[in-house]
Amino acid sequence: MTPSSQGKVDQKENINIWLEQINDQSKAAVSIDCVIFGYSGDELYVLLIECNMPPFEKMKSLVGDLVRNDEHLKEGASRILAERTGLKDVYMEQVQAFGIPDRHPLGRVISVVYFTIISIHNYDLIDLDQRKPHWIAIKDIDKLAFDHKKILDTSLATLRNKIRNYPLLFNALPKNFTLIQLQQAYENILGISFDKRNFRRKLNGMPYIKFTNEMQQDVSHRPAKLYTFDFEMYEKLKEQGKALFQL
Amino acid sequence: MTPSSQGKVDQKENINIWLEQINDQSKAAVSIDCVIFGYSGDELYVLLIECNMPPFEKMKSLVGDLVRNDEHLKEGASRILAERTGLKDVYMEQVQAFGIPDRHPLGRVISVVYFTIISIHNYDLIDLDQRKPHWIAIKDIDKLAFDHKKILDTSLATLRNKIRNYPLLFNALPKNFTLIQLQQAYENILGISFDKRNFRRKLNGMPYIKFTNEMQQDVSHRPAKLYTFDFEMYEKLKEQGKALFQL
DNA sequence: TTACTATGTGTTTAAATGACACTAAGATAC
DNA sequence: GTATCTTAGTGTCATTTAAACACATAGTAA
Repeated sequence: MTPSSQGKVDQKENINIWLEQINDQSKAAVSIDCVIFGYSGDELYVLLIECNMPPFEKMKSLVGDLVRNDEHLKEGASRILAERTGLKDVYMEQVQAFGIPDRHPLGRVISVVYFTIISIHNYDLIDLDQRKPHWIAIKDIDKLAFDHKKILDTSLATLRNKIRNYPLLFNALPKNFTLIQLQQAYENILGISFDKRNFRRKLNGMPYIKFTNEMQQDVSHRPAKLYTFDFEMYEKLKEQGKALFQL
Repeated sequence: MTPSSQGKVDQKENINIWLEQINDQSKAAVSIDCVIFGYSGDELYVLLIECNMPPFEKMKSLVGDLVRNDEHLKEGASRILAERTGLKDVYMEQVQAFGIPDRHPLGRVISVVYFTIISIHNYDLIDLDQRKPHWIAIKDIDKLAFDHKKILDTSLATLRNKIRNYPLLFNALPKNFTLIQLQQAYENILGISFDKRNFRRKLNGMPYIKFTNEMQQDVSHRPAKLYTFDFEMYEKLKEQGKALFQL
């Protein structure tokens, strides 16, 4: 019997029902899964680990673990990512919670999913718990443990949506980048192509994308200009309602 | 000790750790909160109930309850909404999960939040469990029980974002509506105003917004044309990538 | 028939977008 | 040192979209 099917109950009784429920049937394990997209300069990857739980022993899974009782979900995501892969200081955003009842073989586990995108060159993976964290190209993934393929698909849609409206992708590029690197990153991740001149016209119109006065080095052709994204300036303009990033 | 701090463990041991954890410290109560926005024709409301849990006895809260062990989150949202308010057949979408550790006085409760917007005239509220469900104007809310004010604010941002990109708001209008009703709904909810002629030009350009051949009745002035939103046509065009709803 | 009230309509200007092809700068090979 | 190779970088025109703006219209009520 649930509190909501009780009819009129006095307050103390109601709380007792709550307490009983919280201690009993309505408790669920809560896990966090991190969908860490990695960009290499020409392809989109996602960070996976080996799954060691039947019946998924030979499959790969997202980076996840149970959340602790006393931690914020976002902090849990950071902790779990660090414990399993050595990645630190990675800013993640929540995608959503996934909770179909049979998604986990050991019982009900509700998963709260966080995602981000980083450059695979800026971070070293450390196998802290023998789960072999590694980057796998998105295009090579067709099955994952649990419902992680569905989680990945949803997160990828979220990623694609976000990078068109927020300057998220700059975290996945070198600090100084060329406009062609930037264009290709968008093209590779969105799966569409942009007109070079129109793309550059739009980006050059954004004051927070700044030429660094430096040029590409060690290339056997005309070196490209290096630009950088001024996050501070962007945030300031955005507060004033004067910066709308759109691609 | 968590699985991730174990170092090399064999598979069976690993699973035992998981089982132990799932049965012990890492279980949390999971609740669902429904943010049901209601539009009256001139103002935005949200559906609240009386909170009967200390220390929030005299405050109002969102419509929520604990999720059951065997139900999908979305189905749980529908069940809880129906049990507490009598509302049925209300399509909701997930906002996100909220999980700061001290958000609930009885211990850790992670809340998965769903939202929608409906017309307050299309539904009758039934007080099935003495929690007095009722509509409160958004502008009159400054405090709510638990962290529900924060949840409401986040959900309102999600609502405002969604209605500009998806035809969600038509669910909150009469089946047949005038363009002025539609424009005012957008203005009231977004808090901005649109130019009447530009707004109508844009809406008239959407083939799935159809004139019904009917006119407003019983008004003491020139009657307005009644339009309807053809969801079927919209979905069909959208599949073909040929319908982008944007306001 | 006059007044009242909310509905409905078009044009002009500016800004953003889309399409499109050649020159420029440096490295390398001869 | 000249020619060749490779990728970087640039401008214009046509089209579409957005913004600004004021008066005639259809019905009701006096």
